[in-house]
Amino acid sequence: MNKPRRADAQQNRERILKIAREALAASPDASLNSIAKAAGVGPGTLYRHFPSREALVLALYRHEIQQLVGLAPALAAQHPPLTALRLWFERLAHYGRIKRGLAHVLHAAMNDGVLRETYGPMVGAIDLLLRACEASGSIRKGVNAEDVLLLMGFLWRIEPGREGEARAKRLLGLVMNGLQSES
Amino acid sequence: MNKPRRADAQQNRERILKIAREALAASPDASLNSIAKAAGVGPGTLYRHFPSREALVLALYRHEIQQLVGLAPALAAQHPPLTALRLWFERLAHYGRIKRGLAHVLHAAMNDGVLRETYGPMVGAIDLLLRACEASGSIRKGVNAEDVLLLMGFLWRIEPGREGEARAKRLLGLVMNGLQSES
DNA sequence: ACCTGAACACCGTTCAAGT
DNA sequence: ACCTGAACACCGTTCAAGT
Repeated sequence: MNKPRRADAQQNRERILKIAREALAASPDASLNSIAKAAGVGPGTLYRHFPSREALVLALYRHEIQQLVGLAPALAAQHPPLTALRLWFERLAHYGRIKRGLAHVLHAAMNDGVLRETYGPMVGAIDLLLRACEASGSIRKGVNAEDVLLLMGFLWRIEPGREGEARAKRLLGLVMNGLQSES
Repeated sequence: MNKPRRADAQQNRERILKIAREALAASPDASLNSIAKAAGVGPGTLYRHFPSREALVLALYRHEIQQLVGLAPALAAQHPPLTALRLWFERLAHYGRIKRGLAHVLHAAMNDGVLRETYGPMVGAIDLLLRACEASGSIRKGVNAEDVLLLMGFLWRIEPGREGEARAKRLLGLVMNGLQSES
C-alpha cells in the first residue's frame, strides 16, 4: 500500500493529512495554500504529495471508504439479503451526511480511470449485496450496482439533523421499494 | 416581473446574460471577471446586477425552469397521471443532462429562502403530478414532492450521450417503480 | 442612478534554489 | 529526493471617481 519514502516526506504527508482533515471539516473549501501553511510546509510540498484538491480529499476519505466496503461481506453473512442491503445503505447515509465531500469525490472517481481504485470497491460492495438479493428473489433481476450508487447520491445532499435523518429514511424506503419486483 | 430600470442598465443586464450563457456553456466555471470583460462592462457592473455567481446562474436558468413548471399542468391534462409524471421526469432529465449547473442552483435554492421563488414552483409542479397519481391509486400515498425532486438529483450527474440516456431511463424506471404501491 | 476600472487580498500552481 | 518560498497569472469583490 504505502510506497517507501524518505522519513521526512512521510512525516510531511501525514501532517498535511491531519491538518487537512481538520481544516476541511471546519470549512469545506479551505484553500490549499492555507492548509499548507497550517501544516507548516511550503505550498510546493503539498502540491508534490497531492497534485490536486481532489487527490487530497480522496486520500482523506480512502480510509473510511475502505471501512464501508469491508462492511458489505460482513452484513451479507449476518443478515437476510434485503436486510443486509438496507443496513449497508443506512451506513452509507451516515457517512454521506457527515462528509459532504464524498459526492464530489465519487463523481470524479467515476470519470477518472486512475481513481477507480476507490470507486470500484464501492460498486463491488453494492454488487455483492444486490446479487444476494437477486438470488433470493427479493429484488428484481439485473439491477446495476453503478446505477444504484448514482441513485443513492441524494444522501450527501441531505442536511444533517433530525429532519434530515427522517428524510433519508423516507427516500431510502422509496429506493428499496423501487428495487423490488415489478408490480 | 421586470422592475423598471434605466435603459442602459437594462441593456447591460441583457448583454451580460447573453454572454454569460455562451461563456458558461463553453466552460462551466468561467470567471465572472472574464464574463464582464467579454460583455464589455466593468466587473463592478456585473456585480451590481448579479451579486454572486449563483444569482447569475439562477437568472440564466429561470426561463427554462419556468417552461418546465408550465409543462406540468399541460401534461396532467393530456395523459393518465402516471404517464404524465413519467413524461415530466423525462423532460427534466433532458434539462438535467444539458445543463449541469441546475443541480447546484436547485440545491442552493433549497437552503436559501429568497430563492424559493424558483424551487417552490418546481416542487409545485411535481406535487401536482404526484397528487393526480395518488388520486387514481397508481402510486403509494403520501409521497413528498420535495423528496422526489431530491431523489431525481441523479439526473444532472449523468454524462451526456447514448449511454447516459440509457442510464437515465433505467434509473427513472427504478424510481417510478419505487413510487408505486408497496408490494 | 448607474458605470468604470484600479485596487485589494487571496487563489492555485510553478520552479529555481537550497539541503 | 525532497523541501522551501518567492513569483505568476488570475480570482472574487470593493469602492472612489466619473457621467
